[in-house]
Amino acid sequence: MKSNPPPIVTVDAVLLTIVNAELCVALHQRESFPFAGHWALPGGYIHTLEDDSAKAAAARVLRDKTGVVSPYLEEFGSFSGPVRDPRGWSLTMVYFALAPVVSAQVTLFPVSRLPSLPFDHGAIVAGVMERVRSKASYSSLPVHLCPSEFTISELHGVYEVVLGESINMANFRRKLADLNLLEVIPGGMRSAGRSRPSQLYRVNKRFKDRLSVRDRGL
Amino acid sequence: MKSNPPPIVTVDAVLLTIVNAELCVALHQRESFPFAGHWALPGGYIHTLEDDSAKAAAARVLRDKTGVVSPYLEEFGSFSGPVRDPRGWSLTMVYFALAPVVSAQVTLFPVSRLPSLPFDHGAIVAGVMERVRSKASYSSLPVHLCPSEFTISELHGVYEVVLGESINMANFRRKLADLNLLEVIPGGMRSAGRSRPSQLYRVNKRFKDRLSVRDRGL
DNA sequence: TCAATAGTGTCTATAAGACACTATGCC
DNA sequence: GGCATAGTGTCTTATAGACACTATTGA
Repeated sequence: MKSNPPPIVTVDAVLLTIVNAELCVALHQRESFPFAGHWALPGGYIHTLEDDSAKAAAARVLRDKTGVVSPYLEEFGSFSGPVRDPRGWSLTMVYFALAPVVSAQVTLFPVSRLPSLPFDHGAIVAGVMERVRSKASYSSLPVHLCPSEFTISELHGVYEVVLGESINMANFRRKLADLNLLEVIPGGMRSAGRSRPSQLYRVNKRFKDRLSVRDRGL
Repeated sequence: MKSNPPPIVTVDAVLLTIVNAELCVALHQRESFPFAGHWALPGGYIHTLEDDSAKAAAARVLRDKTGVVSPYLEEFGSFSGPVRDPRGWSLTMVYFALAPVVSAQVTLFPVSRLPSLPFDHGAIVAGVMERVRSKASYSSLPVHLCPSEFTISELHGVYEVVLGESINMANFRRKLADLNLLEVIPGGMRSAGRSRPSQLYRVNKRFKDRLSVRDRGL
């Protein structure tokens, strides 16, 4: 009986952010075989001498290839099989990240107009999008796309972009209030244009950490 | 710079079934290092010459070590790190399986009274239980714990065991009816004891396949 | 006929959505 | 003042839960 060659194991990261009212994903130009020169998800091998976990490996890859440090990072799932990578049987652990504006060294593409991607990265992005949209409809996940201080209207806009549909503002505010997710920044107001300035908020410290799957959320 | 040794990659399966109104998990007595002789989750290496995916590897392991073929199988997530396995930096992909009664070659332990498990298998089982209970509260996942023909009362009992709380039967029936999940087996009735016999049902063919995360479910 | 479980009808509490309204700052 | 956006109050509708009820069989 032939012995099984070990699988190739990698991590890939889908970093999402909002630019001009569009969800965008960070892509990286591959430097080496296979698909050198092609735009692809930032990814790489696990460094067993440095990384404490696959998730830590994804965070490192994201930091090294995009300059983004410690965004919200969540495991999406695995993609594996004999043919997805020309090098052989491979398994990649996919993580998705949400961040507000992103460092200048990142190249962002709107998810609705992505170039064709190597490996199964197209399917990976599609899967992550479905997951993020799904979670947005019942959790407070999208707050991670906002900077540390933001207005309700901005958060409202983020939800609308992620969900791709308009949300009634009155109901949005009510649910948000029920959640106890946000806290007022005392005296923090943002004036935009010639209209009424709006209150600035930040995420409640208690919630900052435990924004998890289980939260009822918005 | 030292080169990174590759991670050890395995799959593990958490097979759940119900025995005597208790959720039970299948354990397997390890044959080799590490923890030879200990009860642990059935698991093993990916066979890159045979397996089409990590999930297929989990299905194969389950078949070989417990005799259970093609149960409901879903990816749970990864567990990884430098210390969870004495052999070195390791990553395991965990899958959970739901099945009705199980082949005789399986040893089942009630989840509430598990022996102490090697590696991080205790945490893995705990995580899977949380996920299964959570999904049971909003999806039709638990139908996979029923045999192909079952009564509403039996399904009701399964939900109660999984959720660990009593469920109002009238509301349960109503939600089930709204779902359109089940279909009557014409003429199929089950008489138990001296009381009114109950109608047998099976899962609607259209639903059989696409019982997925996204179903509103019960 | 009665014990026991199957199955139904209906009221109530809560949450989601629609929508009309008021408030306030800047030009 | 009046335009534009911030923010509120309240009615309607869908859904979840509670609970009392009827139905049908075997002993």
